[in-house]
Amino acid sequence: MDAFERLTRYGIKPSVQRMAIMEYLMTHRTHPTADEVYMALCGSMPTLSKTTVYNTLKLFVDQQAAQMLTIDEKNAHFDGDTSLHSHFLCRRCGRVHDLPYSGKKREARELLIEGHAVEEIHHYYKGVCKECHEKENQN
Amino acid sequence: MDAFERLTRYGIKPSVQRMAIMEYLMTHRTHPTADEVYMALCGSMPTLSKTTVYNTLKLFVDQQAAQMLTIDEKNAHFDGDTSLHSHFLCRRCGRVHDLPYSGKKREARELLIEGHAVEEIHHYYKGVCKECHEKENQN
DNA sequence: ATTAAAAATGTAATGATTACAAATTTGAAG
DNA sequence: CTTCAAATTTGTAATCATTACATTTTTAAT
Repeated sequence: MDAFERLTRYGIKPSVQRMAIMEYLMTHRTHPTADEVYMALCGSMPTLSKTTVYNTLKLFVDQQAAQMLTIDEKNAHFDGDTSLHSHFLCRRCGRVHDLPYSGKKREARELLIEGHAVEEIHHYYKGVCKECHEKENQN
Repeated sequence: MDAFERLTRYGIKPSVQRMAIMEYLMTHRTHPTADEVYMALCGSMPTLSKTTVYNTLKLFVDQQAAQMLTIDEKNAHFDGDTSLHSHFLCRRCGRVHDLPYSGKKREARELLIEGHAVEEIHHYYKGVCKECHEKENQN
């Protein structure tokens, strides 16, 4: 599925900017920040505005075509993969890695937990990632 | 256990401000923001500085006497309860509620998940809380 | 009482995000 | 092909949580 199809499928009218941003999210599974998306695209789209990136990412999240991760207190990260999975934030390199969802599968389908209507599930883990750990212990 | 004992137990030298902030966290299980802590205390401690609140909360987190929740993209929330439990953020009222931890108990003791060294586990749920839901459907 | 270290304070800076108004683009209707 | 209104994009200025930093105050040992 390409970016165009993805947008229309989520009820988002495609535009050059929206296509580029969705395309970036689909091909870069790095959980970029809004700024990173902007920096990556402004070279090939010189007129792109940072406001547009923020607006567009917000639109994607509202339409559930992407999710916003609040794992990092510094800034929001965005994930084009909306399937149920977990995330790991490395304190050293700052990258966010995917992890399989390890909660009860039952819970993921529940609408109510202790009477509260659950609309989003975020499982975050923080520490030192494999790569950084190996790098530190190799000398 | 009182605030004084709690601080010393976590290797934090007690001071009037630290005691007051820890005392507040221990008696208010509302997951307050730094600003809420400041607002609650500045009445009885007129000289209290907001910087001190930020510094102190950061100290508590560093010493693991409290945890910082990144569940809300607007601002950080703080929890004096460092036991393993989950959190629910209500989109309507903005409050953060406690939920029991529902992940695998095994996972909570693991140091490594897929090779990454896990130091913190955060399970966040977002939606509409019981109280807000009832309020909306009662008319 | 002295004094150096630790802690607290106030102000100014930082930086991500948002508000807003102006400019541009789009797409339908004539 | 025009026209025009709505939707989208853009740039600038504001907002606001958090942090940096220099100064003042407190602490605790000598």
